[in-house]
Amino acid sequence: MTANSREDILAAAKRVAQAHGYSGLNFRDLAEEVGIKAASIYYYFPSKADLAEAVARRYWEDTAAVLEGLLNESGDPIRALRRYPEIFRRALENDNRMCLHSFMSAEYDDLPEPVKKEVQTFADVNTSWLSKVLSAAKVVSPKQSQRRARAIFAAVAGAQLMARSRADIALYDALIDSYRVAGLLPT
Amino acid sequence: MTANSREDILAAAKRVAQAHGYSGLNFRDLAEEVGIKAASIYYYFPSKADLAEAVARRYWEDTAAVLEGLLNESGDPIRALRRYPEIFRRALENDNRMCLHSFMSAEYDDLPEPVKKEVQTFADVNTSWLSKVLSAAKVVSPKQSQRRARAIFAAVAGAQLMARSRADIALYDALIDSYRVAGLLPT
DNA sequence: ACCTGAACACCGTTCAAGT
DNA sequence: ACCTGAACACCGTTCAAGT
Repeated sequence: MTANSREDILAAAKRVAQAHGYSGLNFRDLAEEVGIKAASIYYYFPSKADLAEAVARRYWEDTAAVLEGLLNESGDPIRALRRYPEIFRRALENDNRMCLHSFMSAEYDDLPEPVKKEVQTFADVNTSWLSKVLSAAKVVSPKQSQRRARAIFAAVAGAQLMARSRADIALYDALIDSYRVAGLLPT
Repeated sequence: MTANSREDILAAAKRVAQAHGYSGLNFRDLAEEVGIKAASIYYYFPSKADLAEAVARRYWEDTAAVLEGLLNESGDPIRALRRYPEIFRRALENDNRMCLHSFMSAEYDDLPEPVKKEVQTFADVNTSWLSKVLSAAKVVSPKQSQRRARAIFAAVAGAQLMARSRADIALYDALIDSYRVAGLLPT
């Protein structure tokens, strides 16, 4: 057991933020979970804004790694594309949590500027990957891949949000399936 | 100018909740906007949960009226369907606000039970209307209309959320257009 | 380097009192 | 009927100070 407060704080903050958002992130509860005092968090992160920025950056970095892994292990782009919704499903499986990007998009007005920036990067990472894979799989023309990538990202996030509002993973699966039937996602 | 504190509170709370969510709703700021003191709000609403419940109920009631109006003035179902995304666009036009349902779906874990119930009714109102109109317009078979209705609702909400995260209405329009190109929405 | 006590600011809520 | 000042209990945030 290697104690590492900074990493522990980051991991706990990520979990909290995916369930309660930026506004629901609080240092006392966070500290208790990590086993230190609330004030100690300020040793690692000068402010709540800095913590949230670090969490949001780590979040897209982790997602970028997952996406690359998905593409590699799937072998071909179309199979990777089919499995993309699994990533958002996993958050719901994790006690009905949701994508940090989605939660923080709702909280846009109350987000410090640096946090907004990292949140946008998460969207960029996702849409760039989708665009690349859509193009490689020849699902749409290279010219259309960026637009379709954004549509898929937005729609999948919306499905996750709606499923969360009923704590119903089966609804998420049904929505993704409907996207496939309608032609938004490849079958 | 008919003074009506209860209605003023409800209207102000709706605006605040569409920008900052349930957690961002606070009685002191709300009271200031209405021109009364925080304690006075308790004369009309016994608790924050009661206020939020009333706001969420009023929200779906208003939306139900807008949807009926849209169907009536459009003349035929397919035209009404094409104009459905305008409703979510209007929130963005209103200082980058968003659908109360979407925001509160993100806040699911922190919502009092009666508020959750009203939030779900908003989704029901939307998907029922969409289902009815999709079926009438023969866009999909009656058997598929409920599933497609949910998919459209989730996707449009997702588009609004993503556009809000960049304060970019043009992105919203592009996403809706992509949904049409992909076949999720009728052209 | 790492952590904390204690103060500060704020929020939902209550209630006795005012008009 | 409608509104308010003042207070309460609580909690997130901050910083000067400890080891």
